[in-house]
Amino acid sequence: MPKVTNEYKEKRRQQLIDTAKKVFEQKGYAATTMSDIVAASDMSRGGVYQYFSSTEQVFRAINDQNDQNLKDYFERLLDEHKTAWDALETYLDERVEAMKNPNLGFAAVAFEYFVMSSRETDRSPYIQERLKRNKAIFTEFLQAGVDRGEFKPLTDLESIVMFTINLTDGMVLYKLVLGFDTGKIVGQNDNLKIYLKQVLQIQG
Amino acid sequence: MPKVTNEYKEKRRQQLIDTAKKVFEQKGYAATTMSDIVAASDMSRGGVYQYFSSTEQVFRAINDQNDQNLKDYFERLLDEHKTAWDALETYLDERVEAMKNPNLGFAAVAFEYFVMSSRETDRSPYIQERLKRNKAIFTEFLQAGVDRGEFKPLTDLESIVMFTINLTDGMVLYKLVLGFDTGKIVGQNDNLKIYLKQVLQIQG
DNA sequence: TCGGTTAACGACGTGAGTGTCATTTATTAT
DNA sequence: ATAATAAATGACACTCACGTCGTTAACCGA
Repeated sequence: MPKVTNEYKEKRRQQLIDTAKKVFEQKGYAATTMSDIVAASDMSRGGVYQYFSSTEQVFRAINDQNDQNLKDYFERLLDEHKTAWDALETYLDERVEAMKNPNLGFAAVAFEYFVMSSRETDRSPYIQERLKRNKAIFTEFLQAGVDRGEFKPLTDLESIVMFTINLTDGMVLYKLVLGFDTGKIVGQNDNLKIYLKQVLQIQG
Repeated sequence: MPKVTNEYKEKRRQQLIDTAKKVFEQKGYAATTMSDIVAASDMSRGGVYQYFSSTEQVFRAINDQNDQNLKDYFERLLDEHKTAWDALETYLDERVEAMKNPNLGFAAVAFEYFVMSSRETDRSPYIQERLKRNKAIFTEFLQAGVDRGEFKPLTDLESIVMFTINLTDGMVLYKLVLGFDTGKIVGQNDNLKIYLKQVLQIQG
């Protein structure tokens, strides 16, 4: 005889996730405490702890939701464009466009978590798992271009993928630290295109 | 009438810096406490606090020393090589070589600080100042190649510099999280060369 | 309407790290 | 030697965030 329905609990959990996401985005990962999340929520300390018992747990819940969205996004991109290169270029440009938003978004938070947790042995499996998944998503994307005969990569795809993720993640950081203009987000994006065109042997 | 000479104090300070550097490298920036540094040093809490009163202060002292070394290193590189491209390639390869060392070095710590502090308004000036300085050092390096007629950059130098620093910093992170092999350090380095050759229009 | 269940509450004990300060100890100048 | 100075000590009080748990009250089924 549950006091409330499962739907109710699920909804409450999702509300907490949404609230916490805002807090994380505003304060960053390390600076966010459970007390912050409690304060931002419409629940008490004990109430929140019934759903999540650490900031890390909350973070992972948010992050995993986001990753699911990324996969869908990439699949849609390929469907909606004539060439794989067009899709790729759109992805890069939309990324830059999103970065114009003064709100930094969760990418910066995820990046911070990534850096901060790199030495914690117990978090390492999660980080590696997640990176592997994201790598797979992006590799699939590029592989589609190779299969179509559009991309003729100069090196192994894996290195190209890592290079690109590395750089795009870094751009988030530069936006965070220096801002859009000083961080040379547009310039770096142009350079990324130069690199990708070269390494994938795109004409034009 | 000082109790000890200035040299003595300077030496003691340097000892603390050296000790703290090891602690930082082992534990990372965020995880290091003043108590850790005190424990690793041969001094008491109060003694250490006479020299540094926060981990951030210690960090900056270490970091500023390292930056000075970087400048000297770049100048030497240019002197010791026939072409600017040779010097650049040597820089990249030596970086990779250094990363083979299981000890991660202070670069990873600096990177962590960089990420963590990006939202703290009061640290922002220091971060920006430091990045500006490092940018200037690397820009000078590339500019030498341009002046010699070796490099014919496809975009503005600043974006190329940012792109490169972004990527090389990121490689440190990947080494940290995934290790040398899984992090595809060599592969990423090869791709960086492909990019640089293209964007600087190097033949061969 | 009522009893059983359990979500939600919030005060509290705990632990880790901080910065200070009265005291001790070592060094230098006379 | 001795006084004056200040470097070094380490115990202490303080803060902050954490996780718990006895209690309250809302909801559901009968």
